[in-house]
Amino acid sequence: MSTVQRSDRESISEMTTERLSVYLRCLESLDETTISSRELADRFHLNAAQIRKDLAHFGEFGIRGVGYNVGRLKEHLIRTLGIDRSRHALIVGAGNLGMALADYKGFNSEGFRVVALIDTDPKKIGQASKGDITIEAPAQLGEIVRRLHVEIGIIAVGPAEAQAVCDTLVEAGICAILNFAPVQMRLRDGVKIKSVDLRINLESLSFFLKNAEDALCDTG
Amino acid sequence: MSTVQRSDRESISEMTTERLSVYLRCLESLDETTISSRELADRFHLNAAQIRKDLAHFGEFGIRGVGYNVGRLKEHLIRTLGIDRSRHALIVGAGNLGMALADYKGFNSEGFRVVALIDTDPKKIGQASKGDITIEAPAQLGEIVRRLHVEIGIIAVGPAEAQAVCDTLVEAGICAILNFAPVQMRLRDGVKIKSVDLRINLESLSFFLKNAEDALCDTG
DNA sequence: GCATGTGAATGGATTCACAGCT
DNA sequence: AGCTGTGAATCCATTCACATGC
Repeated sequence: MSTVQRSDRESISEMTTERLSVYLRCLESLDETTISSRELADRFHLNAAQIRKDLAHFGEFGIRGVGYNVGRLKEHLIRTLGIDRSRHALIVGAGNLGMALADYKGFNSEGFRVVALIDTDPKKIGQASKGDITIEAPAQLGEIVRRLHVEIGIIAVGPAEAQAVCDTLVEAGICAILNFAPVQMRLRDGVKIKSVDLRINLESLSFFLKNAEDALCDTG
Repeated sequence: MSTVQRSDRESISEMTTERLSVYLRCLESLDETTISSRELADRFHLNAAQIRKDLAHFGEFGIRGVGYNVGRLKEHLIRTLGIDRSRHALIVGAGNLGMALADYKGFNSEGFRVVALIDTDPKKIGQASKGDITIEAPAQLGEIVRRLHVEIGIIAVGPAEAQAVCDTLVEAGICAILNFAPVQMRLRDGVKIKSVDLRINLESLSFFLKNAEDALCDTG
């Protein structure tokens, strides 16, 4: 076989994985049939050597002296990332954020689909999002996961409930979780949690602003 | 002076900065007046040596043989992160995501406040979010930034418009940007961009799921 | 005695630079 | 000639381990 998964799967780092996703996106916006690592890097503010190294983890996909075949590489990345088939997600927490995510286009394309919304609030249960996903009670969670083949759990509840929701999701057999609650999650092996922490991001920006101010004061 | 900013400000890495934010959050949920790096690490799944090293960048804040004074350390982190005063943010894009963010509690506490919403859609202009922030036209952007002292720009538009919005924000004098659009932003120096990329996060989870499946097949 | 602060050691990730192929 | 794939070199981050101070 030519496209062997050569290195141990475990050895691919998170950083590399995330860049594969970036590369795929970049390739999708290209018209040409072939591109070199250098040109890809130049156009999208990436690093050519890193592109080559990242891709080389999974086999030899380029042609020396020429570059990469765009279509073939896209196909390959799609398979590698496991998005060659649709994956179902469920959102817990039908507040502002949960509802927005349920209807967010990025979530409902490219092989991902939000198939259910869960909330504890009895007033919300039975209502539906704009995209017509009905809000269900937490008691339904396990059954929904099984019936609709949910693979990804999205936590969009407040910090107080987040850990409990996480535990419930894992209990129900979910082992890939996207967490929006600003908490330090307890991690379990066999379960992957990616956290999107707006507070950390904002505070990081604030730190940058503060240092810019201070630098200005010092020199001024 | 005792609490000198000892190392060059530029030398603090992004990773360290983000952890400062985590430490602050952890400290906020504590009752005791004193805590050791070890105990902080144990409780919140962190690393004790790393906590000490991160904190040591900014001076000597602990007491040997005792640990850190929680209140004092919180104060210090708040000042270091520059959130000892309120910072104003403006959101561009009043779609599902933008509106949800405008009303998101995490954005409107702890020293951050969304003070304006911008959208190109004439039908939306003049309307207000639940939290009562009026949607304004893009033409107003520069004036709003100046009048309301906006320091942070939040990009919640689609991928096609994101780079243009980013350029406009920088033009208006914003140098801290939180980007939600799934694009590779062109970066300029003096401007800090943090991107929250849901697609990358989802694809990363998918990659994990796919490998878990494959591993199962191999051994099964 | 106990926990900080910190050099030294380790471990990863990025970048360089070139051999090898088209 | 040109570009990939990759060992070697470099850079950065984390962890160890202990001297220092309470």
